Amino acid sequence: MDNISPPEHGRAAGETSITRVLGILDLFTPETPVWTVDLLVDRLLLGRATIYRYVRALCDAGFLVPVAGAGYVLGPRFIEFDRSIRLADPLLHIVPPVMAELRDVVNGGQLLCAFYGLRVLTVLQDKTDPNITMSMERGRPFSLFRGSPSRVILANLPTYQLRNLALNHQQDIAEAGLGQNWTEFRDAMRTIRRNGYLVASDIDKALVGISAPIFHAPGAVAASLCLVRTKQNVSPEDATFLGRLAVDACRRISSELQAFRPGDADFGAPAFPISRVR
Amino acid sequence: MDNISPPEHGRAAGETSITRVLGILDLFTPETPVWTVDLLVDRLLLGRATIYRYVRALCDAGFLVPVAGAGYVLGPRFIEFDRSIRLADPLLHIVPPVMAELRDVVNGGQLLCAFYGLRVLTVLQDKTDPNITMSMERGRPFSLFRGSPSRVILANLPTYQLRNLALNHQQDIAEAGLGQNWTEFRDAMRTIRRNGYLVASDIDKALVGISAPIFHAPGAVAASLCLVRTKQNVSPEDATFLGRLAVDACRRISSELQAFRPGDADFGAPAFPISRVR
DNA sequence: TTTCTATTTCTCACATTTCGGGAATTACGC
DNA sequence: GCGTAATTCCCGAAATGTGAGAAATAGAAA
Repeated sequence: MDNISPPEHGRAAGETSITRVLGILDLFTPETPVWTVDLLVDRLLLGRATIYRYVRALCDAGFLVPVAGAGYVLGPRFIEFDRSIRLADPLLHIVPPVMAELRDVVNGGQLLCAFYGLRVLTVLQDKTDPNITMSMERGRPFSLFRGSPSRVILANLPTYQLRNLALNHQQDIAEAGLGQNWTEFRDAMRTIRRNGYLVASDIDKALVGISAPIFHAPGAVAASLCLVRTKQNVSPEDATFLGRLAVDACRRISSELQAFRPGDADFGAPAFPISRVR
Repeated sequence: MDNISPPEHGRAAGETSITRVLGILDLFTPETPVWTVDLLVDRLLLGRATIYRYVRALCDAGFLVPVAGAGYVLGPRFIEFDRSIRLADPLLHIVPPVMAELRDVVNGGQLLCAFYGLRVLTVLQDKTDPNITMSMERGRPFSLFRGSPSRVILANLPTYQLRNLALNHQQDIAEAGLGQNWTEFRDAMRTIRRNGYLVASDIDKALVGISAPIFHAPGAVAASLCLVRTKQNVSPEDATFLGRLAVDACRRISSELQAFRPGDADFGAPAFPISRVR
């Protein structure tokens, strides 16, 4: 998955020093949370002084922290920024009471997933059924093309964005079974959109997700609410029922969301209208 | 608090393009979560093309996201990195059950605060008393010199780190009432250390925090547990009782923490031994 | 405290990259 | 599909990043 070894020396195309510094952070994963300068030198094929400069900049910014034994780990700024995002996100004010209300009826789990360009992220979860593995906590990313929360967002994107996606991600779309060409894709999306909600089981095969879209403005998706149950607990009637439940909840959430932001788009207003894909 | 306007042109001392790019992120606060390129140009006094380059790099890395109306907001990578940190943090595996156990006895609130160099961060909270304003959720930073969770960590830092701090942060230490010079400071710290826990009320005057240190290795503080109650609910006897409770809980947490990591410091092991201050 | 080693920063010469104005292009929303 | 932004591209000038090695710290033990 990773490249075995980066290019000999010099820079890859489009690579700038900023790119490289930010790229360092990608190395810090749950599997390899600690990196020393020596490891970074070996990995990135850069001079030791340069690596020290980079690491220092990241430390000064709080994105890395030195630990005992000449190692570095991800720093506190990420935790702080996550909080900052949480504080500015109106969805996190609006949705929890709705989830609490649905909890007993759903009797499984619930996810709130936000749309972030090509990615969809779990942003909030609520669980009752202990059999449901919720490896789906805040911060878990999904492809825009996989899973019912993602797809129901995808289906509700504006047409020109769907067109862009069809052009730039034909491969992904085909692999996800969403159509071999623009017409098929568009029709598939329209079907989902018209149905109002989407039932799917393509991420965890043992679970069924029933998702409906949340809009921050008419025609502009911001997120989706996904009701989750184990497969054996969902009859076709249940699916329909939960679908309607989700759609209704999302309608309420959407209208609160739109009331939350004053009509004029002055900055300083909540920052959720994410609707650009590249 | 902010500088009214940055230096005319050119670069401030020690400022590098990397510093500046990372600095852009600092502008995205809960108060001003949306920035346009124009606003950034005005604020940073850089060419429009340059700002676009910077913003693009940050977007490509997922640290910013474009929103409708030519604005940018903090991106999904922060949420993902926070998750990554949570997954790698053994404290978040060990502490929740302990907090649950203490919940009814404490009958107030609990904070787990982690040591990050000059900063201390709330990393986990647990609340029962609805009268306690818990603006203290995950991600909230504290000064190393204020609040009982911070101070109890401070007091348990190795001597040479205390010395460094006394040299470089004399001002802060004096202002926090921790001593006018090295001797006073050292003695104050020793007193706290010997007592084992710390009772204080210097952040929220209506609350009392009772904190004890958590060690990832003998003599190496990693974090602190803080038991919180409203001031009127804490008699001197209560304080002593809660102090002992905290110390005992932290002893258990510390020993689990040390068992969690195998003796050898191979990398790939959990990444918590944060013990360097600058 | 003092000492000793490993880690980190500093110095400096060289050249590669960045910067910014303006033109060209692309994207969004009707 | 079109028109108005928003964004990227292009280019010369010049400043900044780079890396080897020296110097300075910081960390851990006596």
